[in-house]
Amino acid sequence: MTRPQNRSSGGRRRASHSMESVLTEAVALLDEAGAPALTFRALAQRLGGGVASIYWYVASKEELLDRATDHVVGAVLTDIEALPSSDDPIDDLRAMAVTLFDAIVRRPWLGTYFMRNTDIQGNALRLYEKLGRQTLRLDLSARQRFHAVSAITGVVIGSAVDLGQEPPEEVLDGTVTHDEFLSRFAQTWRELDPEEFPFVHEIVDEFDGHDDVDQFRSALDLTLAGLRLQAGA
Amino acid sequence: MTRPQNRSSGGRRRASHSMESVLTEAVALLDEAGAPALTFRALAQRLGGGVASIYWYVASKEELLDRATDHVVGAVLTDIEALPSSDDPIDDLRAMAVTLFDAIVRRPWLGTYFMRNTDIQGNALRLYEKLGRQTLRLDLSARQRFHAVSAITGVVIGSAVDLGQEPPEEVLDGTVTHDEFLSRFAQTWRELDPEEFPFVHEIVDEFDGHDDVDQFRSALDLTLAGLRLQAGA
DNA sequence: CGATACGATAGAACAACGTTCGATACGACG
DNA sequence: CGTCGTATCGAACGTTGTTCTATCGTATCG
Repeated sequence: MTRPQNRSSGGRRRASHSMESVLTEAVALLDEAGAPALTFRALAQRLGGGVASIYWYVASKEELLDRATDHVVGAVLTDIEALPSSDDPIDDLRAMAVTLFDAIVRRPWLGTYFMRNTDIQGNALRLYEKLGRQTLRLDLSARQRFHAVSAITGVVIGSAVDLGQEPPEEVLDGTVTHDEFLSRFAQTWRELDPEEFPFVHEIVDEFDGHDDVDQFRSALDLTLAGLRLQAGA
Repeated sequence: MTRPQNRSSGGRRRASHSMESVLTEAVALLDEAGAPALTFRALAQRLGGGVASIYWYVASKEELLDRATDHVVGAVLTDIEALPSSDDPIDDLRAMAVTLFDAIVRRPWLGTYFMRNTDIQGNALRLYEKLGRQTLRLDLSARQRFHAVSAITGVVIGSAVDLGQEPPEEVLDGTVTHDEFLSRFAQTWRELDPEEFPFVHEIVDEFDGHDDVDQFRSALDLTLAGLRLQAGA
């Protein structure tokens, strides 16, 4: 019932894994073709072993997802810890949040699974702590600090779930680029009744070809501006 | 290939559905036991018909989810349209967002599926328009308006995905209440090293027994404060 | 009024998935 | 050499979304 550790080499016929290799290959599958590509059978084939072997390392798919997520969150955490510290905690918060969001942009599947089951995902908790420590530098109550970090992670996740959605296959096939798909979408909006949808018409040009990172940064800046106001700085 | 309509009554042996009844029962299943409870077989049994019959109304489970979601978003939209209008567009935005979030609190599964596939989900688009129209009353650029509405929906969704997660069965069984589960969670946090996790210790009492609606309102208020600042009002 | 076309239903089968079971190999230790 | 716990694997199970094919009911028409 104890946990396994690396072995230098495996036999000829039987495969020999390790927690590390399982997680690495799981992440590779997620990176290559998104969440639906991560199946126990695909993972077993990649590891050159049997399906049931994976169950010695994880008890369920949920745990596999949690561990894989925490695995890459660990790397994000390293990036965040390498960030230079400024004299403005809110600027530091912004830099951390942007770093986190960038990682999700590179790995869209992260958005869906990030920050579930904080008991297993130890790195998510460390990340939470890392964000929160900046709020300790601000003149806020404990409750305000708690809500501030919740708000920031909320903005990140809220912007990230948009990215997490599987593209509707015609863009995954490569027959249509992501921008073209957005433009088509914008076109259907343009054909709406301008009387009934004045706002949609007002912003359709902004939507067409918009950048997800810009969108996120704007949302984040609104929250951080509110926070700065609250901190009286 | 045309779409069906209600029929006054069905035969004795063969069941007779309607788009309305399919969506209503689908929502009922989602309400009663969450997303995993909505299966084609469970839905067919509830409708007193065969599994394949549902496919005459929807082409896939994804479309079923989209239509079911849009079905209830329609009701939310009605609530939002019934909201009194004030002379402060930001207050109106807040009221709308809170109304939307309340609906998600009552139906946690909404958080996960809300605002995907806006082409099918017509009511989501109308909701988007409804929010955006308030920004037309503010002194902002088109891009700022676009980002403002994205930020607000982002805050709603970011706070909502927390609720959308299936409770870990011991609370679903009723053996443990939601608050007890949170308190256990808080307890593990209290046992962390205070040197390594000063922030977690600072806010653990706020986390313990916290209210999701409070948390959301605080996040929303930060965003709206930032928006008010941006609008120079 | 019988034939026909189409709207609508349904059972059975299929492929894929997560998961479990039982058997079996490997290495360390007595 | 035998034994025990670690680690692996093929095969099977149950459930899921989906498709295939056949059928029923009803309105329409010659």
